[in-house]
Amino acid sequence: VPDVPSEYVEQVLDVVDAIPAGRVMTYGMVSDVVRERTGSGSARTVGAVMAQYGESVPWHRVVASDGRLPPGHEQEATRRLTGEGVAFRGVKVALATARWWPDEDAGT
DNA sequence: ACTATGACCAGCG
DNA sequence: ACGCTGGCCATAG
Repeated sequence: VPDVPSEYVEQVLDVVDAIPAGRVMTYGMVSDVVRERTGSGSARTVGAVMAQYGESVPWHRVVASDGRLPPGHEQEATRRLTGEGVAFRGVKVALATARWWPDEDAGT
């Protein structure tokens, strides 16, 4: 971990850290939320940040837009998500039920 | 300043 | 469902 992460990195980690157990967000969704706050970034950039600093947050709760898990960490991610009760459809996460958006915290 | 490289994504065949 | 293409934008050399 670098001495002083850029503001962007902090924002990304902050959003990921807020994802509740048993739910997931896609890189694109995280990107959108962070973009609202910092005005910059993209899904791809979020992926780059996760690859570097993901170890400090629940990285397994961030998946690709089609439910695929992060390359090289499929096994570990599947194990953790399954343990949290996330539903799968084959090797992919069942996004229809697991997808989470920060607004859900506000009310139902 | 420029080029190359990604834990991405939507569109198209 | 699968592979390719073009767009995306911060990082690294």
